Amino acid sequence: MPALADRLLPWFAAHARDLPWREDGVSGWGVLVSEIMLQQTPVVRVDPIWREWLARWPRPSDLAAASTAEVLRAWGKLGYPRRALRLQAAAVVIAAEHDDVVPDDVDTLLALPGIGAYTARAVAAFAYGRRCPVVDTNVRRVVARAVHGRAEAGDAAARDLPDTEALLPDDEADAARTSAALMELGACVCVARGPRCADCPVVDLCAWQHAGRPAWDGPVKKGQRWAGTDRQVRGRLLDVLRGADGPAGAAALESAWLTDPAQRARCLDSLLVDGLVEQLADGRFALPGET
DNA sequence: GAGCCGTGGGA
DNA sequence: TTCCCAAGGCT
Repeated sequence: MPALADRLLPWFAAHARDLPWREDGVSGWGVLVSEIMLQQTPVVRVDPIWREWLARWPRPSDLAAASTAEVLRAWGKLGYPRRALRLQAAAVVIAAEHDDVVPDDVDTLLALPGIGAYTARAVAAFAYGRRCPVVDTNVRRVVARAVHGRAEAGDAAARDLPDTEALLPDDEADAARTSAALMELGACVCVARGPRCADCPVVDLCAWQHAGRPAWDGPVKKGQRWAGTDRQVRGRLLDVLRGADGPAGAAALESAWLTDPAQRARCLDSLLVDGLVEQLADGRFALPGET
């Protein structure tokens, strides 16, 4: 539907946020780092960390040469620190097999660790101007409302990709900008709670508006618990090691989670398995590669 | 494919 | 306070 893109492109040109990874001259590497950091993580928290990373590791080979401990400390409290490990692993492959240049085609990107269906297409579109549908939670919500007249997107479905592809204009550069505009609309206007329809550039084309903004009648998404979960305990343990000058003894780690010693031990073991922590010969624990 | 994997801000 | 959720990926 070119009609939607015809509205979105001028709106995006006028209202797009000034994000550092959107500036002219940002490399494919810069875009890839931003996309990994932005997975399940708000823009405001990514912004300063992204700047630090690109200044410190301007090429994939620079990150590839860093120690895991450095990488995890630089990741800070962005969350989901396994993303940092996978990003470094991707950098190793890019440096060794792709001449230190982030690939520009979806299939090659998909083969890299930590890069899935969303990120591969986001990099192809935003870094290289490719015409490929970029489907994230924002785009799925926009399509659910504007195209299908539903309040929420529900579970990901096989038709998400063709549904989104149908919205892209033929011109490659315009299509890439449309993908960015769809995401921006979902992030800033067509938001999950309290959509600002009065500010929407496609409100008169929106199927959800035409249907009278019906409430969501699909399955209710089950919320993930947090308090007392292994995720919380892992986060506490890693936070201790990030904040320590060097290796930490058992006592320091025990203090991170006193509620349930068995759970603490299990979580520490899982961190070792994941490669987020290593144990030294003397029994102490540290971020991997810490000297 | 359902569940797991961090963190913090806003309603 | 509690709950929701924010540019997902992996198993």
